[in-house]
Amino acid sequence: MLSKKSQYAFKALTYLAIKYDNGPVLISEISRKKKIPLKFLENILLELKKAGMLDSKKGKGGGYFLKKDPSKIKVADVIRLVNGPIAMLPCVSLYFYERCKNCDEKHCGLHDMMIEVRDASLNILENRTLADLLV
Amino acid sequence: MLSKKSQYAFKALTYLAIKYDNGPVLISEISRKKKIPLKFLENILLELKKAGMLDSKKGKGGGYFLKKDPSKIKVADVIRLVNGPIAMLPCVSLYFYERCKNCDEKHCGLHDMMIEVRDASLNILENRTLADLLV
DNA sequence: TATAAGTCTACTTAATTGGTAGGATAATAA
DNA sequence: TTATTATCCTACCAATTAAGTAGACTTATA
Repeated sequence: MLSKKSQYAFKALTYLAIKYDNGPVLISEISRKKKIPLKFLENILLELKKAGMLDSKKGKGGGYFLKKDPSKIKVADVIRLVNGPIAMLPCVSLYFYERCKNCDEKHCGLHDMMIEVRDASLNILENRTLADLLV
Repeated sequence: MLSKKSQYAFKALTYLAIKYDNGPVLISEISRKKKIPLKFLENILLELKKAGMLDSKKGKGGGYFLKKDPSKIKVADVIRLVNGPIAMLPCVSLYFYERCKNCDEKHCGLHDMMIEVRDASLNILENRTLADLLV
């Protein structure tokens, strides 16, 4: 399951996507409108900024804004950034791979099936962007 | 990601699937062969038994065994039992549903996408059994 | 009645989750 | 140049979950 942090991140990002080209948006505005605890949201946005997904401006007229067009920000990347691996096992993860101990990946039915599950999920998550989340 | 407990559960269950019709298998044998901490494995097997997936016999000649044919035990059920929800959000979970606060499911792009992801995963996990994991 | 097994309750320890506190820094405007 | 506005940063905290351990209890068999 996605953490609350991830859900907050998606709420904030879609809010920023709607406000794209409207200039910087205050953390406090996002917090208020999307009902996200202010200080927690600060941390999340800062993290998204450090990862290069957002940019910010300080002082009066400042705030946060998307660094790229919403249609260029993939859902899969947001999840990996805030939540971690998308795969159900480390041994089938593309970005967080770890081999399993006491288990030969070449002869593991679970491994093979989890690759299928991963690909089925990625087929969706890699091809959707923030823009697709704005219904 | 699946917990280690879930991974242990799958290892134990596939081991029992191979030994199906061979009579009860000792916890200690499973622990030794699959490199699972003995006391932890005890807890896991007991839980699987209480859920009706396994049965056991005490005393000499005792041990654990699958209650049903491996081809009748769905992977999705194992995951739900040991790991919890398969969906990425509570609001799209079939067996662990919780509605989201401050968010209208009827007008939520994330919600809609996560239903697609859930169904893509379930399409695999609901149609595979322990028997399919024995390569 | 001894032995071999699973059963049960409770504990421990470490990591993760979901926050909060408060000052530092930078940009803008008076 | 100073006050104000807003993000940045470090650190902390409580609750929960994950992962595993201890030890006594019960039941079945020989």
